Amino acid sequence: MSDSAKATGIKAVGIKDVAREAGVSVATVSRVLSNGPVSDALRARVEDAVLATGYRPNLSARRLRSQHSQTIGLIVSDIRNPFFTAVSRAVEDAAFQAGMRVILCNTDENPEREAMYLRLMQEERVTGLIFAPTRATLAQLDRTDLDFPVVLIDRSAPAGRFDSVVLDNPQAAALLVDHLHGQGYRRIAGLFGNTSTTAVERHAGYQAALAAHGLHAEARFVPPTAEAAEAEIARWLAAAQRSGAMPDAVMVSNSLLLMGVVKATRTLGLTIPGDLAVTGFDNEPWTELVGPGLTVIEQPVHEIGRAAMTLLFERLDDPERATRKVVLSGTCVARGSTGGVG
Amino acid sequence: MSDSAKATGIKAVGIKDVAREAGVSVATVSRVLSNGPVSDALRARVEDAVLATGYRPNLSARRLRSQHSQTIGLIVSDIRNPFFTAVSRAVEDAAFQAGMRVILCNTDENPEREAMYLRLMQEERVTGLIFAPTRATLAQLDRTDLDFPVVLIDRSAPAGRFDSVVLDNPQAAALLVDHLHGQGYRRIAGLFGNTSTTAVERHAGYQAALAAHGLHAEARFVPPTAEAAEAEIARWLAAAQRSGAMPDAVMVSNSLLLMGVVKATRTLGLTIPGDLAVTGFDNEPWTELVGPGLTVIEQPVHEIGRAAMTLLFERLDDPERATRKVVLSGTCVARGSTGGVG
DNA sequence: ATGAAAGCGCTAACAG
DNA sequence: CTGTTAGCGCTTTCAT
Repeated sequence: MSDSAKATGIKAVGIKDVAREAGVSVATVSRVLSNGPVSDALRARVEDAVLATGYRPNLSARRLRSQHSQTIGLIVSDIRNPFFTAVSRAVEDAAFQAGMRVILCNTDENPEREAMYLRLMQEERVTGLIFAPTRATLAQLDRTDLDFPVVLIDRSAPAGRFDSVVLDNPQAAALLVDHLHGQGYRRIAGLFGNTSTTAVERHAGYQAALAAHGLHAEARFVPPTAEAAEAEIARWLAAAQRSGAMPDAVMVSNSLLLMGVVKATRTLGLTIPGDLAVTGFDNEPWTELVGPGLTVIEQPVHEIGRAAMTLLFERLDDPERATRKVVLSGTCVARGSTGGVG
Repeated sequence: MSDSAKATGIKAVGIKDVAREAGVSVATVSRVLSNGPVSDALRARVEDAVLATGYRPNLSARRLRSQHSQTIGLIVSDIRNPFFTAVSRAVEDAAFQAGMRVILCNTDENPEREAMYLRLMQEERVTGLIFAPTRATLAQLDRTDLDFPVVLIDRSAPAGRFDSVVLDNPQAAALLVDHLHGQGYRRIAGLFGNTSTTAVERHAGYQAALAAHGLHAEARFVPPTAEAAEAEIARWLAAAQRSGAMPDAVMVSNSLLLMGVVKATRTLGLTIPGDLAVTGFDNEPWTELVGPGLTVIEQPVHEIGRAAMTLLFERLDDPERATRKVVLSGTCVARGSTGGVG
């Protein structure tokens, strides 16, 4: 049927063709398609006609007419970041389950791309947006007005205009510091990314926890790449070794940096945790396999995605309700990389 | 403006409002929007009106009227699989660059979900589809007729009905076997996934290469999860140890299985490569950090994504041209996990 | 170069 | 329960 259609250039079948085939009105066909009130007899005839004609509804037409896109936007920095990979999977599962589609966009933390994708979201008339913005865009967002609700993830809102879901970063960082302290470590260095609010918060938690233990904080900030972390930590440790002020542990603010640090220990010939305890964020599968296993904070990635979707649906349900900020806790997965001093 | 619109419930601005504001016809506005032939004077007036009204085109309406969706579908098994993560990023970059949007779907290798998403693709009237199907769906695909071109990735086409881009899997597997052989290994076990054509091809290459070296192949097939691989390899090695027929190396058909194997060696207390050399596919960042570094095949992931998009565009350009199969080569990244016997 | 008018395929009143 | 009809917002002839 559609084979011959293709060959002969006959136009695609529409609801009209189905109606003719079934001997009913287009309205009846539409009702069958949307499970409206139709007698069993007609319903059966229509369903047969749908099969016979190979009819497929045209979603563009449906969206135009019904005025809702059944589409949610998801804007992240880079889908290759395992955190966003997992979140996006959760978002997509929840969306498809609710009969919605997802438009995924990667910004590379570039404000121009963020602006462009924000525009796209408007043109798509998305039902809602889940967004991990840069600090710059976050500020602008407050002055922009969008025609759809936005849920912020990973990055926290400045004011309270948007719903958001974030990890309790200070608490998570403190968890790591406390764990290290409990294992007997006292000279705890910190390495943090220099672009995100996330790193800022983790640094704050790190500092506070160290202070609580009466310990001295020694933190550095680097661009969020494994290479930068590797170079910085190598330089740092070499200098520390010479001055006899080696840290006995280092905590790192994300998994990219963590990889860099592990690489550096190899290059320098340091053993983990003998020469240096190592710990960081994100319980990716491979962290279990590296060295004696890496102690890390596990983020509830799937919950974060789900929570964002829930927040979005609740907001759609009641546009007037107060803004919410869902703060999820991380857990410390202790492994050999912080095995203890001595 | 749209703030008050929201508050007062005034409808969103459309092309008509812009036309009125600019004192021109809707056709002229449309032409300005699509860079059609319009006098500079009117063009300027329209552009001002667009800014003044805060107009955003409605893509659903545009798509309905113009009969092309500017949308490409991407159906993969799981975006969390690093291979697909990387490919999807490449596809999305190429798509957005061409002014197209991407619908990403995860099937979990479930034929029912594949069928459902294939249906969705039709309803979205996608311009084209990039698809990594299961064997089951691949077979069906030949009998289905779609209204859009399909480019297969990762999984190879049976007949020649679809364009496709794949890794040269037999060659890559042979590369690994040859490397192991060169390092002095002679009892080379193989562990393969049992769902994809990919694993079948890699198994074929493995077998052929072993035969060429006059060696005996001993392969097993497991569900594509780290857990299955871990359990199977543990059982296998335990039995082999008892019977005194331990392999001295094992090659694995994907990175998920590879993780399982590494875990098993830890549980069993085997050293890599002393007790067992280990090698597999996909040069993920962490493979460098595990044990003495894992020898792996590196796939040109970004090229695969780009090539798929190129194939798709060329097909759209000329629907009649002969089907193409782009076969990309992997490279062997040698590391300590295949350090050599003795 | 510009405008008037005819739909794209569908849903949603409104009648009956 | 069923059919008729009027658009959703836009692009695209076809005139001018």
